Formats: sequence, structure tokens, C-alpha cells
Amino acid sequence: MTLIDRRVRGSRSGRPVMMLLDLLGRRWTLRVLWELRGEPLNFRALQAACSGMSPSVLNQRLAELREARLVEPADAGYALTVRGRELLALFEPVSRWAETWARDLRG
Amino acid sequence: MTLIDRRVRGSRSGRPVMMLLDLLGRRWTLRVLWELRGEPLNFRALQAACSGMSPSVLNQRLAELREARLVEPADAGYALTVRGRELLALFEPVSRWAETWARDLRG
DNA sequence: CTCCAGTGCTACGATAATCGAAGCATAGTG
DNA sequence: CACTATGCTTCGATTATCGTAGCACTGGAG
Repeated sequence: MTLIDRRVRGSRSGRPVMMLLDLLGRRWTLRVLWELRGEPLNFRALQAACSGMSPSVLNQRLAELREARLVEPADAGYALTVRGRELLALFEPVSRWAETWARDLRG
Repeated sequence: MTLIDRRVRGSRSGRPVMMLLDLLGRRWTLRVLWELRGEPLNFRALQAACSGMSPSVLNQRLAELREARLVEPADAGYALTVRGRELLALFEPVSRWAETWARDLRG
């Protein structure tokens, strides 16, 4: 059962954006992508970067992200694919937005 | 214990982007924001739009999103705040990207 | 007034996702 | 051979989410 055939969790719509939200909405998924924004990380480095998330879940997330062609094995561990970098680039403004958001919440 | 004081789930970093990823990484959160992109929806309409997610979780998510000032009660139910709309606007390109992503995965 | 439908939300037992620690298997090095 | 590093698996414990039922309140109709 592939990523795109599988019913999207919680919804039955096959719309791409829903599929993506479903994928990204799983615990740690966004974080893993984020941690791979720089250089490739191997399994344990990635686990450490994600503050010690359990290896079973990391393994599961890596499988999902590989199936989604957002992450791929590299020489030195795991790296974002071109698509993965595209997606992450779209999160660049989000990260900047988060700065002012957090500041406003505090103030 | 407020959103910004609470340790971020799975990490102990207080960095804004991590807080945001933590918030958005909870099940249904992105979906709820997405469903509110148009007109305000009341509790049950929102529940229906999210394919019948359980009311307990919806209530919890709404509380979190309200605390994060992304969603607020409106005349006709719940609506995005200005900040919420800003955030969602940043997801506009993501949605478009998802279209080609899904197409490529299939092909 | 009573009745009823609509609404926001809570309670709670059942199920599924995630966690944490331990450890296995393999590859490379000395 | 011993030793380290790595990718990953296993499994019992904990936490999140689900689904159904229903409570409390409101507003309008009769």
C-alpha cells in the first residue's frame, strides 16, 4: 500500500495538499525535515538532533519520507532530495514569521 | 502553563520555529487551520469539515490554537486571526507545490 | 410556559501511536 | 580477534487519539 494510494489519515480526500498535511502532521516529521536542512545526517545523528526521538519512530518517518521522495539515503547518512529542499525552502518564510509570532505572544 | 512556557514536545529547545513545528505537528492542527481558510466555521461544521474528527481532540486543538492566537471565536463560530491568516498565506505556495509533488509521485 | 432543534463541549472506555531502553547484526579498524 | 560505530528491530509501558453518548445552554415555535 503506497503513500498515495493509502487513504489519508483522518480524511478520505485524495487531494494532494491533504496528503501532504497528513504526512507532515505526523509527529516528528516536520522536525526531521527541518534538521536535515543543512548537511546530511546519519541515523543516530538525526536521532540526536531530534532530542533523542525513539529509533522506531525515526525509522518509520524515514520510510515515509523516502516513499514521499523528500528524503533519500546519501553517502553520509540521509539527505533531503531536490523536492525536499524545495519544500523546506517554502518553510523559510514560515520560520521567519515564527520569530515575530513568538515575540508577540510573549509581549 | 502557557504555550510558550511549556517545553516543546520532544525537544527542549525554546526556539520559535520549534514551538511552531511542535504545534503544527499535532494531529489535525494543520488541517483545522486549513479548513478555516475561508469563512468562519462553528464547532460542528469544523468537525464535519475535518471528516468527523473527535470533538475532544477538536476542542483541545482549538484551545491550543486560541492560545497561540492563530484562531479566535467569531460571530459565526471560529475564525483565523490576522496572524493565523498570515501563517496560512505562507502555506499557499506549499499547496501549489503539493500538486506537482503528487503528480510526480504517481508518474 | 413547554418543546424541540442546534450548538459547544465533556466523559469515558477502546484503539492506535509513540516512547524508552535494550539489544541484534553488520561493517570497518586495529 | 576485540572494539567501535552504525542502522535498525523488539517489546512492554505510556500517551494521544478515537468514537459514541450525552450534558448544558440557547433561541425560536407553539
